[in-house]
Amino acid sequence: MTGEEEWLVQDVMDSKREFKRSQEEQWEELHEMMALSTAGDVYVPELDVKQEVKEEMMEDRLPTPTPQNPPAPAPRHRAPSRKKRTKSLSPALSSADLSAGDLRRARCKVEEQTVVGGGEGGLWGLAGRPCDTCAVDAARLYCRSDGAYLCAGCDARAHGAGSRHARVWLCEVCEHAPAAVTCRADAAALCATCDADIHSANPLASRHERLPVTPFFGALADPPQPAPSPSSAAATQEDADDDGSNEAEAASWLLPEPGDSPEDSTATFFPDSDAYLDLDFVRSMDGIKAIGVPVAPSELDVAGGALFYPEHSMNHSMSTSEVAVVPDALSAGGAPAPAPSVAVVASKGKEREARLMRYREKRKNRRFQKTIRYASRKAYAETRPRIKGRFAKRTAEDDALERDGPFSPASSAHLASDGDYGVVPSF
DNA sequence: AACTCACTCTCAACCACAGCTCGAT
DNA sequence: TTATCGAGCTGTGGTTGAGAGTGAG
Repeated sequence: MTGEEEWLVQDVMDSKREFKRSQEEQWEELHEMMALSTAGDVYVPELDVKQEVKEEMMEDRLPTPTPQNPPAPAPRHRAPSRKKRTKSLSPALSSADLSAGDLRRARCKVEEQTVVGGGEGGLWGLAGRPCDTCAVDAARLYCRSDGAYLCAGCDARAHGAGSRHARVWLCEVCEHAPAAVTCRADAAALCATCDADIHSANPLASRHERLPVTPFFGALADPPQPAPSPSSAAATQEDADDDGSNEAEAASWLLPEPGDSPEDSTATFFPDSDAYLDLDFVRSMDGIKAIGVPVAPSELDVAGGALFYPEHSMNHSMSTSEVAVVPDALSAGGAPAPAPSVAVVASKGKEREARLMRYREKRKNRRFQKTIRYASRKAYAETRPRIKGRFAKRTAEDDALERDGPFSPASSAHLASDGDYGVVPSF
């Protein structure tokens, strides 16, 4: 095997592990999405279609995490005997399966999670910056000329159609800083800090194409939209006569197309296999129209106890920035609120907000590389004797073999005594 | 169209044990 | 309050084989 072949084999193996891990993580994320959906924070139309599946998963999902009822990790599934594998949607989780140790570890993890909210990311999930003028509504944009954060209403009063003040939208993730770049893949305008945080989270995210945000003038413009990249623009232009092999178009699918059929969206919740599962996940979330986030009172229609955005619906980006809120361009221009599936449910308390924040943090910090938490255990596992891949008891001969090497007298005697066994090199 | 068969692909389960956590003393 | 002990549990990787998937007949 040449060096190049070895490299290719290694690359395939790495990709396989990474893919497997990403699938596991996406199940976790799906569980959390389901939890948020049930809580009313996220509306997932596909889950209505797959009601049976949803119910099954909701039976399995973790209890609502609270300090008194922490989220317990999935117990190791140990069948009493080797059971035939079935394509289960998720490992069954129930409190009955949780050992005392599981609960102990869960407590530790809760404590870890409480630490995560600090630093720059601590802004995530918090209410947006208040308008500098009225101090009532949440600021939606930043006027560079005035150096002020303004809500839509105050901006409309301060900046008419002929205004020459350059304004930019606030970062859609932290809602505290002016957007510096727009990411096409995330369909979001991000401040420098969030951009750095999000797009350094994993190699896939780092490939997202970002462009400097362009300020707008005059009357209130449409909410931020991902700037069309030159490559994607070319792809769009060639769509009519292209057979789909265009590289630019291939790159452009990083952003889910809004016209994806519901069938596609549903299917992506249960993909058989896709090396770009993360993007499938993005696509699957295309139908999610809104989440509950702290919003300005003036934008809320509190009739009926539910809170709705009267003028504009909210799309949301689900790539690396997870549940970022992106105003829907289609409805921002004064068009009536679109799909009846749009549902915005306000957060009902700090507990839910905390869950949202944990979810966001988890997505933000996720890594697709296999992480070895205990290098010492890995070292032991690699040196441990095996029989058909399974760990075997370490014998005195094994110790001698490891201590003295394969050509020591002890190991030679051991090999000689095991006449039935040959030495099979492993690679 | 429905079924069978052969083949390939996928991945949960299995194993031992160092080291970690936590309650009891 | 601190230290020690022991029980219980986790995490680690290569291999296996049942079941899923697929294509041909």
